[in-house]
Amino acid sequence: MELSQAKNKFIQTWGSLGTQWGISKTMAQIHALLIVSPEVLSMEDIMAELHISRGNASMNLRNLIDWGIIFKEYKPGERREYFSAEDNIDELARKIAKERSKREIKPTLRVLQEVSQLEHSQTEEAVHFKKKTAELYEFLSRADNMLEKITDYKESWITKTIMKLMK
Amino acid sequence: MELSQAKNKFIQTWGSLGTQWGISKTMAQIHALLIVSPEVLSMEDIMAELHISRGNASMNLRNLIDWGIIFKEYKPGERREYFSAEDNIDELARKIAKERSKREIKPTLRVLQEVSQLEHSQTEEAVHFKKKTAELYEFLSRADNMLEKITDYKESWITKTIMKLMK
DNA sequence: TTATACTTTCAAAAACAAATGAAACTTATT
DNA sequence: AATAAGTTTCATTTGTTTTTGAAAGTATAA
Repeated sequence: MELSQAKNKFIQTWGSLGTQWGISKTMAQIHALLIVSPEVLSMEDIMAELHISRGNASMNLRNLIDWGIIFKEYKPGERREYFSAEDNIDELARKIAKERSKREIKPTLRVLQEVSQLEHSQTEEAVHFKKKTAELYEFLSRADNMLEKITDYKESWITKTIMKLMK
Repeated sequence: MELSQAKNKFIQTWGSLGTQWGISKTMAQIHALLIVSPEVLSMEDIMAELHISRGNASMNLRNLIDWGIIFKEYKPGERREYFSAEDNIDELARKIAKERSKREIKPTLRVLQEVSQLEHSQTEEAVHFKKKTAELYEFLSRADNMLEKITDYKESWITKTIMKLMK
């Protein structure tokens, strides 16, 4: 296999992984492309490599920047904007985890909290409802917490200790 | 808030969480409904509660069964099938994690493994490509491993130890 | 201030994913 | 073996999300 094939395969795979996890294909593909690109790329470069339109490139680049996982760069004396990916993978994971927690987990936790508060529940159904939603709340908030700890202190002794325990 | 409202809110929220994580809305909603239902439900019940068609219900029920997170039950003397949800939440998480690993992470790992094997890489681009894909492989396989350990041995001393460390 | 190089926006189109519903199928009952 | 009760399938429709592309917007340089 040669580089261009391998590169393409990686980009496609990353795109479909993205899709399966609720991230648009193009967004994941642009990210993949920037990860394996040793040089910063312009919007034109990205459009050409992935065969996508200007608008599509622009929107997804902005989205990736909002997620904090790619960056705009300026070359001295040039008008054009260039883009590069976060190149520390632990840091990448940390940002993704943080963002998904903020956008998806936290709001769900608020709802679980709220609905599990249900008052005057006499019926069996209501009792069961409270119990289950409270359990989900407990579980999800613990998982969220754990993820936060793991990703926040990637280099701390706690993570190293865990890693050792898990060997 | 009364039960029916709370229930509805929970089902909607769970549905949209599903969507954001790449699971179809109806599939997540059926699951939510079964979780908070103290009694087993028939397909008719589910169709009525969620206002969905027979086909939709049938397909998503099968899907949930394939994931191993809901079960078919038979009432003695009745032809009709009933459904119930896995009611241990740790077990639920374990099954979801295992399934997503099998369907999405493992195949991605295989590709990363393969493309990072790229030979005769002289150019800077090829060297960089190998390095990055190898890093991603390392990271993803470690994360996958960790998740497996955590979910597999929910009750083991290792998990308890980690939990204590994380307090 | 005008031309130029580049980026962003957004309405419309295309692509994709999910849902419907009727027909086919299965299994049990008379 | 015919009827009934229930379930599954799948071609078609509906709905949602993504993408396009042209127009509007911005910033720089001449």
